[in-house]
Amino acid sequence: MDMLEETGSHRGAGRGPTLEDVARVAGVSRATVSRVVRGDVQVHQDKVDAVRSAVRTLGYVPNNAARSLASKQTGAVALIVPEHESRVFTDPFFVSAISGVTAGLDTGDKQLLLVLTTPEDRARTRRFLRGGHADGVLVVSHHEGDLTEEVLAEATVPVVFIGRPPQGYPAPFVDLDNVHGGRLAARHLLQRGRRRIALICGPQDMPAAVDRRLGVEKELSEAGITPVWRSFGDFTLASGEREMAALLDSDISFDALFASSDLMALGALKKLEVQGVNVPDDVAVVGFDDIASAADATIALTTVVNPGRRLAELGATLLLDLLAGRERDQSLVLCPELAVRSTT
Amino acid sequence: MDMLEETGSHRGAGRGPTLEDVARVAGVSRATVSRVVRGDVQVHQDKVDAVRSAVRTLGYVPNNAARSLASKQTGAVALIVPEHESRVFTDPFFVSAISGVTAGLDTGDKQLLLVLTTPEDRARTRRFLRGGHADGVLVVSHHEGDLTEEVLAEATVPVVFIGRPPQGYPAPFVDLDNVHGGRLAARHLLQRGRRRIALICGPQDMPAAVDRRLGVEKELSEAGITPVWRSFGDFTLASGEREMAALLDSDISFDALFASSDLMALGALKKLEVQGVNVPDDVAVVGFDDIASAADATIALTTVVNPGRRLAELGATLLLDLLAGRERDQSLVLCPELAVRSTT
DNA sequence: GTGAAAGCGCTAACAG
DNA sequence: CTGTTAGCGCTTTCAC
Repeated sequence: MDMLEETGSHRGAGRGPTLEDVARVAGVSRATVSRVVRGDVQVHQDKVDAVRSAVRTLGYVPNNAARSLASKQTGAVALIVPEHESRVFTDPFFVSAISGVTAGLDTGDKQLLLVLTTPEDRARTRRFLRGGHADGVLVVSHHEGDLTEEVLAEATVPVVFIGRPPQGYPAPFVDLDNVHGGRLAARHLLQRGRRRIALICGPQDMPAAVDRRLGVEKELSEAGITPVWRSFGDFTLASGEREMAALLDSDISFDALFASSDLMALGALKKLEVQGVNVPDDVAVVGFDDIASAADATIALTTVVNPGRRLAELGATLLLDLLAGRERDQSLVLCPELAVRSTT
Repeated sequence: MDMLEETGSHRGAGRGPTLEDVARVAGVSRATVSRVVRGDVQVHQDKVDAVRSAVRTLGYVPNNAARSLASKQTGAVALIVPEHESRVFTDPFFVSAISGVTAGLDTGDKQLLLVLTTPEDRARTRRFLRGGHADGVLVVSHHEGDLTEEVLAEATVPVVFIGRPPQGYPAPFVDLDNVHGGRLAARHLLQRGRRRIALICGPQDMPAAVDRRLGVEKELSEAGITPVWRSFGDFTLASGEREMAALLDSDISFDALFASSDLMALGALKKLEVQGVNVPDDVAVVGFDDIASAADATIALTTVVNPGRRLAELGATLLLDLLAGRERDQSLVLCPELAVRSTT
């Protein structure tokens, strides 16, 4: 706890005129001022004007704490990201997600609270969920065990997942059909005549990574094919590079690679280039996500399009609807498409 | 999938046991519970234990709103970034800044509020400053006019700038000596025997960009040299590419480039490569910031090191000290160094 | 429509 | 050291 000794002119939040002051100046009751300020309709125009004018001359600003204490609402929704900040700001997916949420929130008048917690720091997340800091919560990039069922059960506000939570979690979500995405990638590789296919998968404690792998493997096995290699990265560029190095070292012969994220695909591509492997002639590469640099002319990565921004926006809308008590379909799943470019 | 029906079970923040409940169960007064919860030292161990146990069995969590209403403190500090989100998450400098602030805040127990406002949206920023949402404010990437003197004067909490604010603003700040940084870059280029030097500067409504330009120009002019070209980007990769294209188009002969940010340097480098210009033989390039990819082996950009993370951390510490009423030197300015790599 | 009154849950003097 | 006593500023029934 910080011992805050009030520094002269800076007296924390407790500044300025209060509702009471406005009421006095406007010659009405506090209740009326409150109604006007919040936009309650049931007020005579005269009084509305009086209040508005008083608010202006006094420079009145509502006190948030008082407001939420009385109303039991915070006016904010939180985006919880159980991920190290180095990754959050490094992976374009999060950028899309944050920007999508921002967009989705535009509708309502909720403030966005960005909560970065490391996957390890579950206590903090848990405390947050129970602390009543927000009226609703969005969770993105969920790892197995980050938010267990019991933690969720404790939550005092609605929680919406961006990206499906692990098995049977009692929470609504928006997601991409990652299994189908995996299938699309595999099918494309097969159509290109590739048969010796290597897989660099994502972290298997994340549903999206599992689903992508499952999709690819199913599609391949239905064609009677088994991947010649399978390893696991953590969705980062570095891990893609590392796993490709390992694959190259292994001397296993392969003519195609499916990487579970564009970043890993890019890392792998980098390694391949250094080794003088020709893409797509020697090795075809398919990524997943369609981050901005994937479309870059000098890269032109074939990839499964993950509309992260859209997804996040839908998630935010879902949450807002839930908060407003609006009826609507709960979870929803988008169908991915393949962007064919020059690495295949 | 459970139908998270209505708002019924989710009554916002106002759930659960209160201080009062804990007091009753523990058999003490509310004040005592409050003391224990906040870690006030003046309490008998017996009671402390009783309270702790009651807290646990009840699952008590303090109500934030009530707490800040009573204490006039929010327990949060805000990082205001008057920048479009697309840039925030795209420019490594912000990543460093955010991560630095996070680190600096670790000391106190303040929550970080990330406030992204577009430079245009000053009303929002202003409202925020007056709304008492945070106990203190950090501002990074300030543009001329974002926070005018009068807006600042209205602020009800201490404000610390990361990066010096424009002329004579009445606020403490932490900054890098950008003028000196500019000088270092110019001096280095001169030492390398370059004389036909081109400049791609940053946005001149940002003090850092102005200072860098001033530093370079001063150093050059003291050597009796005038830049052969001078244009302005917005610190982004795209703008570096664009300005280099313009320079190349102009047919002006140059043997060196100083770019006011690494991102712009990288953009320029890209363009130079496409045009088959040899770096550093034909053209030497110096950037500014030392972002991670600058040190990358395939790039190895010579650049002025901008310890953004450190700076932000110091800024956060400064703010914390201010809030705690701790005496300390106000603003501080770090001295930059040059990282010589292979583009010069 | 509008005002009066009763808290929301907590902190912070102030006695004791 | 601990309990009592006042509010913090606002929303929200509930009568009028």
